[in-house]
Amino acid sequence: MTDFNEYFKSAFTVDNVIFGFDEGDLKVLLMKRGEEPYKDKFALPGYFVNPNEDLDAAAKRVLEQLTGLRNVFLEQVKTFGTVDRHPAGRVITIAYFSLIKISHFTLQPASIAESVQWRSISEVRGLSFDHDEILSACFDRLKWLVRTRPVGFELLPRKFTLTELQHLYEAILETKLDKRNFRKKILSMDLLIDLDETQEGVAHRPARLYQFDRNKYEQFLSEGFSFELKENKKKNKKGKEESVA
Amino acid sequence: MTDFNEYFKSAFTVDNVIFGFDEGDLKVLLMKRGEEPYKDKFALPGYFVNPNEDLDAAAKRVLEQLTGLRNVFLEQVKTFGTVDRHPAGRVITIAYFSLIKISHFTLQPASIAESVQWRSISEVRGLSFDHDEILSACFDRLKWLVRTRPVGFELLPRKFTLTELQHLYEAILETKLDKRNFRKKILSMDLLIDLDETQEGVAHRPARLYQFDRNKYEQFLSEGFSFELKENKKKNKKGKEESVA
DNA sequence: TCAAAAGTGTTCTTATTACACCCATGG
DNA sequence: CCATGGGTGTAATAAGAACACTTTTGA
Repeated sequence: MTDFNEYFKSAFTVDNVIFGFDEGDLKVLLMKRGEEPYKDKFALPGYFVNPNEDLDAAAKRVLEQLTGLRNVFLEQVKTFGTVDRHPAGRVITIAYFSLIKISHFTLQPASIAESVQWRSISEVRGLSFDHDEILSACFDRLKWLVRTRPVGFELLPRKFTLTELQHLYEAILETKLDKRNFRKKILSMDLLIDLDETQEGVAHRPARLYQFDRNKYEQFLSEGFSFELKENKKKNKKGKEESVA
Repeated sequence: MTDFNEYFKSAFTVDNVIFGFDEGDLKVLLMKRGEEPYKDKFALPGYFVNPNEDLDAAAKRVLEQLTGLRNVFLEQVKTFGTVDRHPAGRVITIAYFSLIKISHFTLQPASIAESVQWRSISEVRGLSFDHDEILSACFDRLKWLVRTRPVGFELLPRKFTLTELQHLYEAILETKLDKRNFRKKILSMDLLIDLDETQEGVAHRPARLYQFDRNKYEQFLSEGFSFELKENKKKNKKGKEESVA
């Protein structure tokens, strides 16, 4: 009979890609490591899962300890477990990503403020461990999710303008969108509440403010509605070579 | 300083949802457990990941030991890790799914043939551990994947008819499709090789045989082509109540 | 009065849907 | 000659893409 004890010598961690949106830019929260391995290099926030803790709970804990936020969008993405990914032994990590409103965010323990940074996703590279790969997997997932479910709103303040929403989509999808078509599409879904308010203190015509109507979305969902923004399709080629007489 | 040793007392397994397609029906390969816990109940094939083994390698190993097949479509889906999911201790499992051509499959060790079964996905329930939940997550992923990438062919013999392909999609998506529209769409992608052969020994007009053109697909991919079958959209409702004067 | 971003419709093109009959084969 | 599934096209509708000017505000 196999000695199962040999298998009970591993550990697992959760790593959390925390996305935020600010100044028209998609950002990720990173921590500078205080200890070896990878001391003084940046890494995704993460920690060991406690022996009596569910995976999702561990991811929530990591997020809350760092940001003070609860009830935040959080989803498991993928598990990374190559044999040599961690110098301390066999450690696999379950990657999560979360979406937070950067405006709601204040660093919790002032002591670590120094070592925590928002960084534009386009500038991040050279992270510790296999975190570049993890970030990339989570970003891919976000790209897919944002076209499939109305999660973009998690990254915006409660009240936002259509232009802000469009910029958010452009940042995530890394593409430009047509203003009129974007508005038409979003408004036709009938998921936004027009607050009948406008921006204040801007040096141009102030924009109307909207709010995501979560109740209506839940109701539409239950009626079989599916949120969908098309992928910008590059032309599917079409030329057929008939090879048979 | 934390005692990290406390964390190195866990184990992980891989579980593999192996899909096959036969007689117009989507099937899953299950094993009857020979030992406690859950003795004599059915479970997904899976096993502990060895200390020096990558996760993907473990999933491949489990698949190959059972089916003798290599170079098979295999993808990680999700990790399940509630604290009490395994009676032997803290064991999280990384779920994979694979797609195999059932016609290529012969059970490897005859000794275990008794305990291995293909079961229609619609009939499977009451699996060991949290395997019902795992199966359901993998099936959802397959539904998504089959509309997004040309993976259906992994489940069919090399040569197949368009009707077989349609039945496969219908089984996976759990819906009926229109014959003419389905054919038009599939053929317009120009990813099938018309073999200019027909079925033999059928008691009706024999159908043409086709083969998936993997090379062309790779080429199209690199040109930005994206495989896509639409979800059957239930009507998005549209009625707007204007709440503002 | 200028700069800056907000806001707004129409036309064209492409993709999706709905739908019914004749054909080829084996028994 | 009959039963069985194979194979085919068109018209209507819906969704997406392209595109430019006027409006409102603060400075």
